[in-house]
Amino acid sequence: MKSYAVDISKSASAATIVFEALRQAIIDGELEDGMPLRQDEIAKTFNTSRIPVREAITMLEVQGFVSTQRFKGAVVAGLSRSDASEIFEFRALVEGAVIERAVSDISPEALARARGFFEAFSTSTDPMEWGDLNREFHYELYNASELKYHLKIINNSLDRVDRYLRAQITMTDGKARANEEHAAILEACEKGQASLASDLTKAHILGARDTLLEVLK
Amino acid sequence: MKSYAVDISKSASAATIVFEALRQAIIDGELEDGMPLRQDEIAKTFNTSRIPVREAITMLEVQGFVSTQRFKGAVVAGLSRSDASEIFEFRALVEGAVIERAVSDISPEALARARGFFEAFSTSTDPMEWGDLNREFHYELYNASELKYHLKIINNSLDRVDRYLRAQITMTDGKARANEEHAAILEACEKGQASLASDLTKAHILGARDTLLEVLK
DNA sequence: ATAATGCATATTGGATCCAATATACAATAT
DNA sequence: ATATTGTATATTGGATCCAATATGCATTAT
Repeated sequence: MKSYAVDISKSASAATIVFEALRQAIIDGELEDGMPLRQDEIAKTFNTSRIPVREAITMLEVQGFVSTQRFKGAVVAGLSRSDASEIFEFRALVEGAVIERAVSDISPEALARARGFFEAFSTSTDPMEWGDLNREFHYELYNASELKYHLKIINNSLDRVDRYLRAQITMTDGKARANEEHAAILEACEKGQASLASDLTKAHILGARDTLLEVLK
Repeated sequence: MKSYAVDISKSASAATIVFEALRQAIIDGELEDGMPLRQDEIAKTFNTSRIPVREAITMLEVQGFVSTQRFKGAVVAGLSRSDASEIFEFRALVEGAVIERAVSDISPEALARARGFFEAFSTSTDPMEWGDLNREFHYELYNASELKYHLKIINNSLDRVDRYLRAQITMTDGKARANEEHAAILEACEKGQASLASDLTKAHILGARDTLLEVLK
């Protein structure tokens, strides 16, 4: 394969471009809960026809980001407190299991990258960055597990609660606390203490859920 | 709402009808791994146009049942042994957690229904029924947990390995063993022994994985 | 005044049409 | 003979068009 080659069959279709843009907009909270997604309007925004828009919406629907009613269209799907709480519990379960498996296989390079995200998180002053850095920190550790299916599902559940997660970090003393907990998790990983890393990760996630529920009350 | 009423907006669209039929065909193994899904051909089969077919295929893609390449189309996505193994581990993790939570809330009626499925499974001589009865048995127990998100994900991961699960039950002495294990799980649930039910469920799933990997080798 | 009806408009679901790409195969050059 | 080019066909992606349904508003009956 030449260096300048580009595989056209792997380039993004209009549908996936629209899908990813809408998903990001929902994750970021730019599109509020219950807001209807008008196919025509979105099509004009992306300078395309309604067909790719409809495919994007069906993708969002399957992943739970929007809910649609026949002939009425799609609206951004909100998460009730109890729904969000359940997803946090799910994350604690799965992420705890994944990091336990990953610890023995995290390369020094990955640990260094994780430390980089950790430090960037701790020194960042931009609340909009926090969510991403938090996510990259954790993901860098999980990724060594090579549990592709688990990772995909973790990513999806993170997407679903991303707004709440960011809200939790931003409000209260979430960031300071997350920082301490990240330090402890990272240290456990560096020392190869798998079950400790798992327990700390679970506590980290469940703690976030608790303060979140507290704040939202 | 009148008794004869029917909510048209809740009736199924062509896309979802096609989606569910194709998904079932893939789950049942009627469509073999790698088999291409021709939009035109499917459209004719369902007496509709390609548009709903394409939406159905994008739904299948999001859930991992098919993989598509731009301009080349979709093929039924196979599962490698290691992929299947990972999904069984995932199921053990999640189903174990869910039943542990469910046990205290399983109503006597649900226990009776579960016992019904258990007995139907144990006396059934039709291998095609086994998969469904197995699933309904487990699901009846999990359902008391009211962990909607967990249940949805369990269903999806079950769908993904359904073929392998059936193969495992059918081959070797899978059915006799499943039957014994079901009896133990049911008994633990009836006695309210949550952590025992969880351990038995995990062992049930991981055991199935082990014999499956053995057979496929 | 209020509720039911009818009509106009907006929006979605699906069908058809066109463009872009893939694929198979024939023709050609070396 | 083999590799390359060109061409015809099949298939997908996207655009446009039409039908079905929803929605808002005016009209009308009581």
